[in-house]
Parts: sequence; C-alpha cells; structure tokens
Amino acid sequence: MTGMSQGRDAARRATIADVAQAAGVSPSTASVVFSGKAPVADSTRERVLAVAAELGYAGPDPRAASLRRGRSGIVAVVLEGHLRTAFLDPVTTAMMDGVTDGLAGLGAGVLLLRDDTDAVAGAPTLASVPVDAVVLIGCSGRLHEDLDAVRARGVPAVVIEGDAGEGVPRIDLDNREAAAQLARHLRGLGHERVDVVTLPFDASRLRGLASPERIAAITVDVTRKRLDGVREEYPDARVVSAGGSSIDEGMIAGRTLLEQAEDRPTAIMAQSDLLAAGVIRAAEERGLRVPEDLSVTGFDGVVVDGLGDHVLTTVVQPAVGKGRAAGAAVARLLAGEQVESIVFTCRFREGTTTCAPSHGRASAP
Amino acid sequence: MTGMSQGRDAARRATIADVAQAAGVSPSTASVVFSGKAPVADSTRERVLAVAAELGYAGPDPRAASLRRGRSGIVAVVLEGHLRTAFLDPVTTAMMDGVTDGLAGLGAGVLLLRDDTDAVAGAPTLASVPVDAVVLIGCSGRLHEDLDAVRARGVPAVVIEGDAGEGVPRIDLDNREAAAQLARHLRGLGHERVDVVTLPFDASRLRGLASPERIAAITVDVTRKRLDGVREEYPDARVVSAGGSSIDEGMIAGRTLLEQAEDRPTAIMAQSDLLAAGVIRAAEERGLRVPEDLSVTGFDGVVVDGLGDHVLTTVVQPAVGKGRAAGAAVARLLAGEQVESIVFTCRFREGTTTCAPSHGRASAP
DNA sequence: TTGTAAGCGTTATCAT
DNA sequence: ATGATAACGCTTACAA
Repeated sequence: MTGMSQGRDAARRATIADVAQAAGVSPSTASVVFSGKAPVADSTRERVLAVAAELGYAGPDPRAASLRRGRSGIVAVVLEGHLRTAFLDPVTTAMMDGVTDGLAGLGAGVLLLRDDTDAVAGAPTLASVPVDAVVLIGCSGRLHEDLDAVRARGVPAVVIEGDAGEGVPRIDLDNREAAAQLARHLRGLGHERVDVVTLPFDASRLRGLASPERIAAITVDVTRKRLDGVREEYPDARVVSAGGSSIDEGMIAGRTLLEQAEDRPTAIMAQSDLLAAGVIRAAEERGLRVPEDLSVTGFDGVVVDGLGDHVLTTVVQPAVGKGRAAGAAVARLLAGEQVESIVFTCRFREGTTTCAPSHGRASAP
Repeated sequence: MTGMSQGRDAARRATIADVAQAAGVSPSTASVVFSGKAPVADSTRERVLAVAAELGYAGPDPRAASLRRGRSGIVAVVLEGHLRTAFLDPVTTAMMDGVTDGLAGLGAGVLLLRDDTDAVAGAPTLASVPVDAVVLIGCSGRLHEDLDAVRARGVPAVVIEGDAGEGVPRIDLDNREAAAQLARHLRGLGHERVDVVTLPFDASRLRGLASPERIAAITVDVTRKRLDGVREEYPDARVVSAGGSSIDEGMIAGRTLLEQAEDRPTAIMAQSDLLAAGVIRAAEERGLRVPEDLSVTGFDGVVVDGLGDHVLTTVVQPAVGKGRAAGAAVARLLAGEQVESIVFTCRFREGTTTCAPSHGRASAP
C-alpha cells in the first residue's frame, strides 16, 4: 500500500523545491537561477542547472509564477464573430500582427477570444481566463458588456476603432478626413460624377443602392465617417452598400453602379481596397478601362491579392501601427501609466487607377 | 504614514476569502457558489452573491484557480512566421476557426504563438506561458525544438500537417490521393497535355519552371505529396513552382505556362484554389476561355474571393474539420486518453472550370 | 449543506 | 551571495 503502489513521488513532476533541495540550495536561490533577477555565483548556478536537467525540471511552472507575480503574460484580443470572418479582412490581420508585435516586447502572448452572440456553452470568457489586459477590436454589440466585465476585474483595456467608454483609451483613425482627401484628389482631376461603394451600414449588411433614409441610419462608425468625408466634396454621390469587405462584394456593388451606361459615374470611391478591387473587376467585365474610362479609389492601403497589375489609388492606413499602438498602450497601462487615446492618420497614395475623366461619354462597350 | 497613505486594505481587491467572511460562510462554500460544483442552499448563494457584488468581487481569480486546478484553460497554437502571412491562407484561417471551435467545448482559449527564426527578445514562449496543451501547425524548422520544449514540460501536443515525432498525434490529409483524383478527372475528360502549378518547394520559395533535380529536392511535404499524386497520371507534366499560395502568384505561374502558344497545355492543375484563381486570370488575360480553352483545377475547396462567377473544380479539404479534430485530440489528451493520428480525406468537387479539351489547337488570340 | 485544512509551485522581502 | 519565510488566491478531500 505504501511505496510502489502509491507511487506519488515517482509520478510527480519535479518542482523548484525539489531541485533546490537536491542541489543543496534554498528555493529562493534556485528561483533566482532561473529568473536571473539577482546575482548568483557561477558555481551555484551550474550546480542547480545540472540538477534540474537531471531531474527533468524544465523551469518554473508558469501557472504558479503567474499567481505569485500577479501577471500571466497573456493579453486577450476580442474579435467579433468567427475567426474566419475576422481574418478575411487583411486590415484585421495586419492589426493583429501589430498587436502581437507590440506585445512581444512586453513578453506577452495574444489570446484570441470571440465575441459571438451565440457563444458555445463553457467557452472561455474574459472572466475564465488569466489575462493581464484586453484589446477590443471593432464595435461589437457586446463591447460594453465586455468592458464592464473587464473593469470589474481591474483588467486594463484598450479599444481599437470602437466606441469605448469612460477612461478607456482608444486607437482610432481619421476616417473622415482621409476619405475627404481622396474625394479632393478626384475633384482635382476634374471628376464631377462620383459614386461610392460603402462597407456595410449595420448588422443587417443589406446590399444595394441606398436611400437618404438608410444613409441617415448608418450605425457602423467607420462606414459613416468615410462616407461623410466623401460627401464633403460630393454630397450627391450615389451610394451602394456592400455586404462586407471583399472583392466579390465590390464586384456586385460595382455592377449596380455601372449598370446603366447613361448615368455612369466617371469615378467610384470604394470604402476598402478589397471593394475597390471588385469594382475594377466589374468595370473590366463591362469592357471599361481603368482608369481611362473609370477612376477607382480604395481605402486601407493593404496588399490586395488578385488586383493584377493595377496599383490602387487609396489612402494607406497604418494597420500594423494601430496594432502596435494598442500593444504599446497595453504595456503602459500595465506599467500603471496613464494612456491617452490616439488617432492615426492615413497617408494618400496615388496609384494607377485614377486619372482625369475622358471628355464626353465614356467609350461604352 | 499609516491609514490613508498606506491604503493597503482599501486598494486591495476583494478575494473570495473576504467575500466568504463578509457573508459569514466558509471560503469553500463561497468557492462552490461560484463554481457550482456542489449544491448550495439558495439563501446562502444569494447572500454570497450579494456580498460579492457589494465588495466588487467579480469571481475567482483565474490565475489562482489555474494553479490550484493545474489547468489554465489555454491552448497554444504555434504558427509559422508572421500572422499576416499565416492568415493570408484561407485554409489556415479555417483551420484556426476549427481549433477554436473544438477547444471552446473544452472551455479553453487559443493563444497565438509565432515560431519565427528571428524572435523578439522577451517574446512569449511555450515555456513562459501557462498552456495546457499545444497545437503545432505546419512543418516549421523549429518544430522539433518546440516539441522537445513541450515534452519536457509534460504538455501534450498535436501536430497538424507536419512531421511529428514519436508519440505525438498528427492530423493529416490524403494529399497524394486527392491530387491523383483530380488528375484522373482530367484524364477522364480526355486531357493529354496537363501542367502543374505548385506551392513552394522549400524555404527559398523559388519561382519558375522546375527541373527534375529541383523536383527531386522538394522539402515541403504538402507540395511533394500533391505533385506525386498528379504524376501518377501525368508523369511528364511541366511543373512551375509558385512563391506562395496566392492569386497573384498563380497568375505569375500561369503566365509562365501559357507563354508559348505552341506547347500550351489543355489543363493546368494548381496546388491551391488561390493559385488556380490566378491561373484563370492569367488565362483570361491572354484571351483564353476557361474551361473551353483551358481547364483549371485547384486544391482546398475554400471560398476564393475574386474568382467571379467561376466555380472551381477542386478537391475540398475539411479545413475546419482538421482544426476541430486537433481541438478534440487536445481534449482527449488532456483527459489522459490515448490519441491516434488521423488522416482526413478530401472530397472531389466538379465545378465549371474543367471540361473536355477542344479539338485541335486552342483558339489562340 | 457547510466548515476545516492542506496545499498548488512560485517568488518577494528581508535577514544574514 | 544565499537562506528563511510568508504570501499569491483559490479549490477540494474530508469531516461534521
């Protein structure tokens, strides 16, 4: 009944205490050998390390360390909906990359958390997982709920492009001004008839030509701001909403706007590069040349796969930079510092998809 | 110096012990109220909850819970290279989605870990972060190193499409057979001249027409298997390697194969749907109609953005399923069960991009 | 149904 | 440079 059959000692993994004892040092000394937080005599270190290797001790258990230190080295990033959907958007991906970058310096990893309405029972939540901080992306419906949960725990949070509450630092973009800049570019080229393909207006993601009423009711912040920017210059632009940010959606929207040769615009402004790529395809499909017959602008400045040889005229948003800023903000928050919200600025980039409108009617196919 | 300025008691967050004491119950009872792992009298529960709310106690600290339970509820997923790159591939994204799905049932979250050669100093590692298990994706150079680190800690691991070591369950795909199936489809349609666009051969990602020597030296498992499958049927196919899995890469490769009208193939088999989409664009760019003048097949069966109205003839791999399987495998591993490796099977899907070759020379533009 | 008590494995602090 | 000691906040046998 004792010894063998019980086998407790044999099965148990070695702890730092075991190593310390076997090496004939105190646990604190052994701890320091692994953390390097205080000077240790070389001979001592070697002895401890040797014993550790012998005992198969692979270093301090992060679970125990995180309890003691009060830090887990994990930062949660909350995304809306399925990963598949979230990561379809290259901007999100780039941002995530920036976040991991910004956090790596801190030694923290990124934990992906979904913010579905239909969460699986037992799924990990902000409350169930040991996170040091939280980055919330986008304006999820759950945002405020999440923020409350997080605040109750005293976990610092940063919101990227969403309506944060009191005292939560935001990372934002000058969506309106950037869009206006693109519009002014087209105006400068001489365009009068300019239409817009927008991101979704709201959760319904309704597609199609939008009435003034629908436009007035846009709830997605990014969509509204970018549209407002365009309308500073072209208040009468026709507006078609897409069902998402993708090439195929852009193609559908582009077809709608290019349907009738009579009131065809000389330029189409898309609210994302992906949508712009789709618009270009819709134009080419009708035999229109870009930019000679139709100028097209995008938004984001991401690398769009499938754009072929075109270089999109667009505004480049610092997506990775936004992520990094979020990471950095988290770092400062964890250091107990005050953090201000930041607004990032887009940079105009002229490509090969815009030029002066051809005079008279565009050469219809 | 005392009281106010010190403020220890005031600043400290309430613990479950504080709640228990204030509610006049024992810590264990309070614990059970939150975990629900044992019956508690309604009146007791309510009292505890009320006190908790009053004290601003938001539930047990996951850090402490994870030490005590020996589980953190976190599973690391190790990806190769930058997230930007990894998530550019829709298959990876879908797989990740499956992993989160499979793990959600377990109540575990997904921690993203990069496996760069050039890791930032202080970046989180498998050793520094409290993970219950690890999922390794792809055949990174670091794979074996990672596996050793993980094994030393007694952390269970699963490998998706990579060369796992002893006793590590793998999640695999019938790459060779699926490719062969596509080849047989083309043979059945009557194609004799079939060429191939492959994924990268190795870390160098060299582009272009491949010599037999280069082909013999392919190190990427997936590339080799899919190519072997094709060569069962078409041993003399010309092979062009792409620099990655993307539409633009497919377009470049497609141009290479379609350059000379004289020895143009009647069908091109691409090793991914993205590459296939690029090949189609390269064909259309030359005025070739798909499938009349050129049949094109893909691999993966993912939704390709920017494919327009074509439906790709391809083999559908259960990417989400693979991820789920990895999640499930992890769950069983954590339950102490033995887990076998699994090989997933692709399903052939006939689309609109293949048909019998047109007789005589294809209508050259 | 509730309470008692014993850790989980580490690290920070303060002596020595 | 090293050691003793006390937490970190929680969970779970087991006892009552």
